[in-house]
Amino acid sequence: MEVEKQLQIIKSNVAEIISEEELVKKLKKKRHLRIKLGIDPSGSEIHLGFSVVLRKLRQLQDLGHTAVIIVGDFTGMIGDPTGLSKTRPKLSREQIKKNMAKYKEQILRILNPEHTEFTYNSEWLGSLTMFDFIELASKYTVARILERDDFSQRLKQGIPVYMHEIIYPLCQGYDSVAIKADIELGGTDQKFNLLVGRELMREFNLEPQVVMTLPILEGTDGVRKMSKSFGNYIGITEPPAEMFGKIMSIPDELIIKYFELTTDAFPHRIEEYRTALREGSINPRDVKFELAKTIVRMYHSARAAQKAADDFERTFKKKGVPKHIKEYISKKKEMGIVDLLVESGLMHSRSEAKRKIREGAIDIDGKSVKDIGLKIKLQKPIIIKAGKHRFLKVKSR
RNA sequence: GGGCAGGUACCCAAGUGGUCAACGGGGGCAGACUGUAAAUCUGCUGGCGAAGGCCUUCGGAGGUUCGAAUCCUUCCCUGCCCA
Repeated sequence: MEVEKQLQIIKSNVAEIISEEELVKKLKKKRHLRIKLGIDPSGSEIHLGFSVVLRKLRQLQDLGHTAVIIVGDFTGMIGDPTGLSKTRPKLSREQIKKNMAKYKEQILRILNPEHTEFTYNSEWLGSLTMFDFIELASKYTVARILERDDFSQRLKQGIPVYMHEIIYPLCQGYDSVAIKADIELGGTDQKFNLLVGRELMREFNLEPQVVMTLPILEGTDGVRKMSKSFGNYIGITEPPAEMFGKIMSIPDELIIKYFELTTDAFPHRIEEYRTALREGSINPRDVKFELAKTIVRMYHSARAAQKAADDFERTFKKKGVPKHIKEYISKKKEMGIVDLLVESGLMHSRSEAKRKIREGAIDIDGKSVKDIGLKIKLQKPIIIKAGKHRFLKVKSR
């Protein structure tokens, strides 16, 4: 494909490219570029926020380039301080190993396995000697590391910054040297780390990588970056109903951004939505509904998407009961409502169960439960609704 | 190594002998409302108990006291200043 055309595709939805001229130069060489993406093995679930970067990587693969995934097993033991106001917990080797197995499978749902290399950065970082390391450390100054917002802010606020955290950007940068990256991808919050890689490559007499940053996707709270630790994420392997509901809970203002960054919807379609929303000629709910269907279809199937949509309609619009709900089989034929709520796992403690009953949050077969002493007979299955969207079918055996 | 300031529930943070299961905010959950699990308003947010009430919790361990998150001793941890 012509360089111009490639560039146009590459640039779509990208936040920043440093630098475009260098990128063009690399593209003109007509070889398979090595696109680096570092992943942090602290989690085992990939969410839509991370899919933004992965999808861009996939796009590059489709243009003939090679994805080099660097599993930060070594740096994972340090914990990336980016965006954190405190030190991140370090990971054990076993944990990392376990996480990675699941991770890889999920990544390959988005990436093309044939053009994906997986490497672990312990391969080179683990064998550096103290001597090598000091050599590496001598290539960057303390002041430059401390320029970073996270660090300077923490220092200002008197929050601890540990030695190993300062070293993190260097390690990540060295990864680029080790694999001779042509391009490195990351979220805009990774810009600093990515630039360190550029600089280190130059120090090691390599052609510096092009840095390409992608917008950060806000999570379901609509404010903070989508992240597992904030609990505002939508995982790509979540069950259809769960996924659908979570997408419906994002604030209206994010609908278009989600469409652009996380879906394969056609650009002209997204433009139509954007215009309609701005003019108020369409109910945002309906656009969000489409968004939810699109995403569920991408990660599950068209059928699953339709089913999730139907269930959502039934549950929330018509306040009914979804078709497919979890079942719990009780050993007893009769028991108090409080015990049942705890035993079935709907509530964490008896106190909580009682609270929720008093709040009117518990329905049985559509009738609100008001009495905490209520005895439940399980001759036939009953349906418990806890709050707005948790349903459980209970029967005894 | 020395001096000073700190460590409170999921997070931030008030509380300096009893009225403290601990103000307030965030988050979470729930109710109302709605266009959706958006927005907004209201309530709840340690455990056990039907309830009176009881039990566990304020960095750890001891101690003083009728009684401690609050006082004392000691240990651990963090920040700042000095070396």
